[in-house]
Amino acid sequence: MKAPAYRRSVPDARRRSLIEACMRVLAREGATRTSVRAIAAEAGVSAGLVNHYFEGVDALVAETYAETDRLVTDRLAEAVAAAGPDPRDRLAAFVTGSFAAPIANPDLLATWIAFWSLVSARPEIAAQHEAHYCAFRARLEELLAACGVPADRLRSAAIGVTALVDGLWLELCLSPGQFDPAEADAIARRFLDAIIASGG
Amino acid sequence: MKAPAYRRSVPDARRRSLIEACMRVLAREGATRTSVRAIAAEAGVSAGLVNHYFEGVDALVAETYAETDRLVTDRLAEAVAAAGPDPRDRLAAFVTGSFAAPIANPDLLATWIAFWSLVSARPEIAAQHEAHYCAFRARLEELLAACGVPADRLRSAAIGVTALVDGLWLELCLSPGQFDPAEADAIARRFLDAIIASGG
DNA sequence: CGGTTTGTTATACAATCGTCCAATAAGTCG
DNA sequence: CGACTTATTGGACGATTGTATAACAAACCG
Repeated sequence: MKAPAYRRSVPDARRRSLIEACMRVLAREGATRTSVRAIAAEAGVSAGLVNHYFEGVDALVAETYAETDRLVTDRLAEAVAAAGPDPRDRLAAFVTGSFAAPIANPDLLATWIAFWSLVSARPEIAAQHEAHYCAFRARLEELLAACGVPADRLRSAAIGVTALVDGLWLELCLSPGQFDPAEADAIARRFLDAIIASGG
Repeated sequence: MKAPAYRRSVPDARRRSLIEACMRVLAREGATRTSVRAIAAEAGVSAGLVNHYFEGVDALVAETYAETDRLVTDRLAEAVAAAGPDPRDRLAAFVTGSFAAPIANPDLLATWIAFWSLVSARPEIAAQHEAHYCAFRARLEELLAACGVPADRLRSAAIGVTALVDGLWLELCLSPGQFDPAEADAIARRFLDAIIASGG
């Protein structure tokens, strides 16, 4: 057996600590200055250990992206759940959550940039990105459908909302001074109103 | 005198050839594998020459971004000019042009990624990005104003359209298989219709 | 306890990084 | 032509990169 149940807990904790160290280094140093050694130092272990737990630095970045994505997904799900039963409230909570801390955070941008820079070269990472994109869009389609957007417009509506949210989020991270989360939220909500009004 | 007029033409050609080589390397190799040596080899010159014409590799990347931005801006201006006098046609041409080749091109994404990864660390590059963003938004505000969008809604409308176009463009580059430029165009146009209808 | 697997470190490695410098080629001007 | 500025090269520099490996420590099982 490679990993008995009673044993797996420790290595998994190590893996997680390395992923979290990777997040911190990406946030603090940026994508270009993030290296195996910097991550290992941040985690308080030797550099060789990274290659013992991951197939390489790219795999660690990919898993860090996946973990960050999981964090964002959970956070948005909580926001939707806390919004109550009204479909419009739930949809609004989803986009509002995308612009609030800790999701719209310049520190997180470095993780996305590090990941994006691997997409063109690595097919498996491109696949991972597509899976993330499709999942995000699917959740949005659910929320939109509950608001009465007809099925034949669901796809394009979800693509549009995703793009708008991503674009606002990106600019919020790149130039925090241009507009604030509240303004981004107001813009996105007006877009949602237009979609639902024209669709219903 | 440092650079007489009759002399400047040759070095400027060299500068441009290095910038174009930087574009090609970024497109072919990606942001992570782009180095001074790779760029110099692509341009057919020695590596040392890059530091003779630019203050460093970051400066070269910044100028490559500026050049690419100029290219995109010109292309969109041409598209708007070719659209004729009708304000709605001009606005539509602007967004349609953003999704057509050669602007929506995975090859160009590497240039943006390389540039974005410098934004957080280098204040002067953050300033360059803000200038680019403001210029894009200002052009959009002009086109929207001509379509009758009232002045007090101009800012948020332009921010929204910019975000939507950027988000669609980004996804078009990252996952070309998810939707095509025509679909992106249709989504963006419906957004424009909603803005103009509600605003006028 | 002894044998085996696993966690972990330290180090070595070859490659590549950006930058700098001395030397040479080429062009320009008095 | 001679003085001078610029263009360009090739090589060296130290730092850093990702990864592989050998050794040591620790945990586990029979």
